[in-house]
Amino acid sequence: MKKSNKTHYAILGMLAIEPMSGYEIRQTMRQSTENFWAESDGQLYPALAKLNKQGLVSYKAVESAGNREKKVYRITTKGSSELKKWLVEQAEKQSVRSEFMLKLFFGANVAAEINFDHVQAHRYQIKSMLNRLNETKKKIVQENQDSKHLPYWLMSIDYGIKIAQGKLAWCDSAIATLEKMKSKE
Amino acid sequence: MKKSNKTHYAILGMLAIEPMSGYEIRQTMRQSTENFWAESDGQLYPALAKLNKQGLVSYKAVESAGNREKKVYRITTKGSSELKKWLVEQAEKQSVRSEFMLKLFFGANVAAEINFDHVQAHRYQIKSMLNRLNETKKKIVQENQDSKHLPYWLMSIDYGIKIAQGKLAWCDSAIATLEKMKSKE
DNA sequence: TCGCACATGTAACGCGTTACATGATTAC
DNA sequence: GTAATCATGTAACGCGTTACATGTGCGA
Repeated sequence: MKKSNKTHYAILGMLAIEPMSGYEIRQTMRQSTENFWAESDGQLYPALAKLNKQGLVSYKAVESAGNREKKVYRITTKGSSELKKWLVEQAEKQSVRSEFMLKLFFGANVAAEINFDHVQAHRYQIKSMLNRLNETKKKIVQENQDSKHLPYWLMSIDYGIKIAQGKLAWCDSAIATLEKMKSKE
Repeated sequence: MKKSNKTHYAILGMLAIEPMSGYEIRQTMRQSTENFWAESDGQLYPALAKLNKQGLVSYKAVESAGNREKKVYRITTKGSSELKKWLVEQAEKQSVRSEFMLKLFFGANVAAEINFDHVQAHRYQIKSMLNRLNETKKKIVQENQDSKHLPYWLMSIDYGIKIAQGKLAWCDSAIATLEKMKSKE
């Protein structure tokens, strides 16, 4: 397993929570890690097959709704130790790309109003993300009272909340600045 | 030009500031957009050649240190209108990936101390980034007093600062939480 | 003399998304 | 009847990084 490919670790981590099918892994990710980690079908299924071949996960085919086949994967001892090995290593920082910021950086090429509108739209997106995060937080506290995962899941949600709050504060001051620039044009 | 490929717009935006060579574009990016936008050699030079073929930029070969050839690119009228067309469109939000967060989400699989160390290392990184941003801010205020770009450049730096501050605040509370968990293990 | 800064470019590889293929059941 | 959900998987394509190739001049 190549160290650079984090998809495999994301999957192992999910299966360390509980055995799941590929489909369920994606559902779970959408409700939990979505804000800092997402995988697409085209990554997930081949990765599961590869992990199986390497003996890091195993599966049992079960029948599902409409006698469709469903493969419930389970992490193996070998997979678990591989996961832990990765968890103790320092994370590489990866570069982030924000098209929104890039446009603002070049903002002087167009009217202030254009940029004003962009920031307002951005603020709206952040705001709804913040609402979603607060909802999720309530839910996971209720549903995972005695789980060993709870403190870590809370921390990762709080991370998103703190960043969103910082962004919101920035939006407000940027909107004020652009408002003034607009009236001077 | 395909809309999905933002590299081309990043280059056009840079050349709208002033004519530059490929090498200078990278230098400039490293000092300015690095935190939200970076390009590598393997992207930059082919993109410049393509933009030239499409008539969005033009260049003049000049001699440089050690009679090495240097191509100074300039944005054309056509390129400028293409840039503006992109600037008025709403930015697509792109998914972010944070290996650090992914590890923390799965943190329950290892000792609290491991996660504690990760957060501390993370805090250190954020802190030094924040220092760098504050330095840069001072510098660009001094060097671009009368530039039409200044307000936008300030806004994009402040964005980075606000996020970094949010992250720092999170680090402090996470460190406190993990400290308690450590002592209970 | 060794390595760094300047300077442009190509090739190889892997990552990641999107669309496609298949198909049953359930809800509107 | 039409769309969504469950469910797995493949193929094609483009994005992005890394390493390589080439070469000069300058400073430690």
